[in-house]
Amino acid sequence: MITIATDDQFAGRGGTDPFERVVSRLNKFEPLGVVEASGLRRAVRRSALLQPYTELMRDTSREVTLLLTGMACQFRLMDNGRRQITGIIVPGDIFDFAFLAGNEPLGHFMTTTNSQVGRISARSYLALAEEHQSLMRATLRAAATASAIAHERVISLGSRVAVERVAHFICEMWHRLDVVGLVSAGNTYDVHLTQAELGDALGLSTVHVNRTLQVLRREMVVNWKQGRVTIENLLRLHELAGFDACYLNPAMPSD
Amino acid sequence: MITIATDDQFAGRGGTDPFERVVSRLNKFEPLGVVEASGLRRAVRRSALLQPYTELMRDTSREVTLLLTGMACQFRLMDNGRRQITGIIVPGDIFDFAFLAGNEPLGHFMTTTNSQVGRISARSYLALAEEHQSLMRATLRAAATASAIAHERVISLGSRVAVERVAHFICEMWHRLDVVGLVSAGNTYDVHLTQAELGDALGLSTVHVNRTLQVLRREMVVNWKQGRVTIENLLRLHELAGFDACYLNPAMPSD
DNA sequence: CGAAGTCTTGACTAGACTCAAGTTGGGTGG
DNA sequence: CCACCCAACTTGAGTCTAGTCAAGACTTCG
Repeated sequence: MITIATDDQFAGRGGTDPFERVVSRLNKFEPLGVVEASGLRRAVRRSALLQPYTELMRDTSREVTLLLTGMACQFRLMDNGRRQITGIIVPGDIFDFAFLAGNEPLGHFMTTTNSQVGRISARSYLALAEEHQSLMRATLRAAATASAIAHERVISLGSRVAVERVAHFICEMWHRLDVVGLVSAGNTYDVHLTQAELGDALGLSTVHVNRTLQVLRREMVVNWKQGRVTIENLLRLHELAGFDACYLNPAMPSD
Repeated sequence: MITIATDDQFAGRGGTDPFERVVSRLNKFEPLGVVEASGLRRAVRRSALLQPYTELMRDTSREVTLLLTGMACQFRLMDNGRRQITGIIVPGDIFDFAFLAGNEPLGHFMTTTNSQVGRISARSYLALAEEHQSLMRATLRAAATASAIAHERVISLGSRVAVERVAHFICEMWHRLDVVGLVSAGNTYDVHLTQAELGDALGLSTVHVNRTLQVLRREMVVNWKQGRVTIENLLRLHELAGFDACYLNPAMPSD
C-alpha cells in the first residue's frame, strides 16, 4: 500500500517508536522516572496493523489499551439506527480508564483508519502505578483530562450551533494532535474522519456538516478536505469556537 | 419556614444522619469497613443550610465536597449568555473528582434548592483511601460512574430528540434518587429544578421543555409539576427513553 | 476504466427557538 | 385575610436551524 508513505504516523520523526508518544504524553501530566517508563515499554504488546473500521474486541476489560498510531473512536449504536460517536482517540491516548475502577469499559471502540494499538495487562499496569506514584498521578490526570473532554462535548452539543461546534472540534483536535507532534507546519493535520463521522460525533447530519465546512472554507478559516485539515486562520477559528484550551491542560494547584 | 416539613431530605427516614447516605452510596460501589466509614464520618465538616442558587466557592480545590441534602448542579456560563448545566448532583454524590488527580475542578457548582454539603480535606480523604483500599476502589468506581453519566449525556444531546431526552433524564434521576432512598411510594420524587433549568441541562429552550412535558403528562407517562415528578408509567417511560440503567451500575468483571 | 465511497447541491420538511402575551401559584405585606 | 407580586409555567404565532430525500460530481483504488 503506497499510502503508508504519506501517513506521517508511520514515517514518524526519524523513525521514533510510536510508543514513545504514550510516554511523552504521560510525562506531560506528571514527569515519569526512567524505571516506570521502561517498565511500561517492556510490558506493552503491539498489535498488528489494524484496518480501518476494526472494532476493538471487548477482551480489553483486563487490558489497558493504548493507541500508538492512526485514529480511533468510541461510539454507541442507537436503536433508531443512528450512531453517536462519543469520543475520538488520538495517538498516545489510553482508550478507556474503566480499568482504574476495575470496571468493564462501556461502549464500543473502533479504528477509523489504519492504526496500531498497544496493550498492557491491567494487572501489570496497576502494579507498576502502585509502585511508582508518578505513573499513578500521570494516569489519574490523563483520566481527568478525558473526563474534561467529555464534559466539553456536553457543552458543545448542548449549547453551540453547528459552526461553533465544528470549529470547536477542529480546535480541540488541533491541540490534542499538536501535543503528540502530529500537526505539521502550515497548521495541517489528518483527522482520518469522514464528514459523516464528524456528523455522528457532533450530532449533526452529514449534509449539514458539509455545508458548515463550506462556510469555514469560504471564509478562509479552515480547509477540511478528505480528512486533511488545514487551519488558515487559527485566531479566527478560536474566536468562532469560543475555545479555551484550559480543559486540556489541567491546572495543578501550586503546591 | 413551614415548607421544610414537606422536604423529605430534612425529615429523613426517622432522623437518619444525611451523611450516612454518602457512606451507603460508597458501600454500593465497594463494601467499606467500619474503620474507613467512621474515619470519613469523623473527618467531614457540615456546612450551614445553603440557600437555593448558592454558588459553591472555588475553595473546594483542596477539599472533597459532598452533597448531603438538597440538590446541586455543575454549569458553565457561555459568552452568548446561555447557561449549560453539565451535571446534576444528588444527595450522596461527590461534587467533583478532580481532587483524585490533584487538579482544580473545572466549571462552577451551585445549589438549586435548600441544601447542605459536607467537606473533607482532600489530604485526609486521600490518606484514608491510601490506607484503606476499599475506600479507594469505591471512590474510583464513583468517579467512573460520574464519567459514565457524562458520557450518556453526550449521547442524549447528540442523538435523542426532545421527548427521548427528557424521558431519559427523568429515568436517570429516578434511578439515582432511588439508590439514596429519595423516591417515595407512588414513584414520586423532587428534582428541585425548574423547567428552565431542565432546558439548560438538556440543551432545549424552556418553551420546548414545557411542551415536551405536556406531551408526557397527556400520555399519562409522567407528571412534572413544580419540580415534583410523579412517574405514572415507568415501563413506557423507559421505552420512550431507550433507557438502560447499566451505566449507573458499573459491571465488575467476575474475579 | 469502472465501482464504491465520499463529497456536494437543491428542494422540501420538521423539530426546536424566539418573542410576546397571558395564567397560575406560593409568598409577602398591608 | 386579602391584594399584590414575582417567579414559574403556559399558550400562540412566526421563524430558522438543521434534518431528510434524492440526485449528481469527485476521488481513490482495483
